[in-house]
Amino acid sequence: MRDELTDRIDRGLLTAGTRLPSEPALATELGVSRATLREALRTLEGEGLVRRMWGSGTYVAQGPRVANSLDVNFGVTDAIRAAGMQAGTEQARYWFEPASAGEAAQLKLQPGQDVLVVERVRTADGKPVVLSRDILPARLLAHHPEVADRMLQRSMYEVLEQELGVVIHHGIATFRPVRADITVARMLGISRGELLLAIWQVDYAEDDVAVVSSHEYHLAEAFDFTVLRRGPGRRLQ
Amino acid sequence: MRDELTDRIDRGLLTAGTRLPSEPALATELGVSRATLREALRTLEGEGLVRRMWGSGTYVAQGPRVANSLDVNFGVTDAIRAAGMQAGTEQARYWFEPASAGEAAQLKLQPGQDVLVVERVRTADGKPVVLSRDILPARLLAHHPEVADRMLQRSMYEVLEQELGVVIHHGIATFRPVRADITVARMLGISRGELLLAIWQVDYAEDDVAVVSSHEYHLAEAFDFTVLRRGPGRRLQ
DNA sequence: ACGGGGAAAGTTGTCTGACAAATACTACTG
DNA sequence: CAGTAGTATTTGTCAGACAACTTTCCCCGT
Repeated sequence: MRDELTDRIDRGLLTAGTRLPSEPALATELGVSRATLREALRTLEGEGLVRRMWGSGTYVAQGPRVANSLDVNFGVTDAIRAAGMQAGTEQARYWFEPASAGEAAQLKLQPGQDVLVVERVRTADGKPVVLSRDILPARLLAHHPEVADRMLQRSMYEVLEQELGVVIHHGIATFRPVRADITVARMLGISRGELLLAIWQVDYAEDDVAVVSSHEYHLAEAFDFTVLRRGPGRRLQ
Repeated sequence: MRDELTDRIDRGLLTAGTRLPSEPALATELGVSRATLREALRTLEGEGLVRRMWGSGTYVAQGPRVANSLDVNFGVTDAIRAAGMQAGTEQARYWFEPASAGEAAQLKLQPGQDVLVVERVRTADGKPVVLSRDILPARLLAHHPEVADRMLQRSMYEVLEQELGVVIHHGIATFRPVRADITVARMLGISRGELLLAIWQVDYAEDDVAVVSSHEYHLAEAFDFTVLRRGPGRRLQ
């Protein structure tokens, strides 16, 4: 039911500024009770899709529809495709190694426990744009060792969900500008000292268990990153 | 009522993983109906503060409590203070000028209409860390020309809200790594070519009217930026 | 003819009480 | 001791009603 609403908005059936039907009307139209509808509207409001005004009505927010937003946790592949380019992979390889102290802390492992490292150079229209290194506990694929191969080509999130049943719920990313060192520069085919954006991210499953720790180096010219920043106005939307 | 709940969580009365009282119990305790309580919980869930499980209960999320997150739209001053340093301002000045074509488009002005430009160098413990240039329509302070002076020292969001009654509801920020050009380098007291993070942001009032367009240049070493990325798991939290 | 005030209609916010669906716990049985 | 069925608990949904607020429109006075 909730999806029915978001669909209408996404499809442009409901354009920005449009007033939705009143709650009683919408509820009967969608075949749910008004209480249920209100909870759905509440979540939509939280996502910034609608805006509710007392005594007046509920309106489709003109608000920010940011493409390629860092708020939304999608992989590099999706970002490249969203920019209208062909996503590809080069120099993909993986190996197992004992977790370093830092990695162990991030993934809540004992230092020395094995982790799988997947290293890939992602290309947009054939040009290298991102170097990524994804690190996950080896125990995740203890009974499915062949899954690692599939991670080389397909989206990591996709493989995790479909093959291992692990759904990533959210991630926390930290980033800063860096210069390419010689190793990274060689892999991306650029010269040493070029501008990069380094993103270090930890992804968590629904139960707040850390699943993946990844390091990415993005060419500065390749993407613009966008973030929707809420506030500082009243927190209660 | 909603604030009562968030307060309890913030104060640590309810620590991560704690199970909240059942909905009927909580409703009577807080003196509201269950329907109202459920809507409040829905918003808390959207903010990631609680997690609800069918037939089991509602739990305080262990989830991400990110300090200094880009998700939350606070000013540079707050970011510096959050890092435990002393925030200051240098070389603050302002002037009026006709809007350029780009600025006019961002702020939905006619090209050539006057804008106020506020330029400041922000310091952390006395060291320059950010160069910011805030641009807003001159008409906003048509009847309060003296307000511009106050913007030089105090937080722009604060002045906008308290003196002009304009509440910023959200902003959209785009950023990329850049090298300092000679102008920026001089103002920040660094050498040309140093690493910076350029953030270009437009802030909107509650009615989606663009209010401020700002350009900021952050020293790469000064801050780490963090973002909470939702998904890619099921969108409905 | 025009402007202002007030009533009425419409909309969201809240409340009450109940039942359905899923989960957690317990006692019972093999 | 283990497995299972039943019971209690908890969240999800429903229906109908009233309160608070906004908008609209009509009527009245000027």
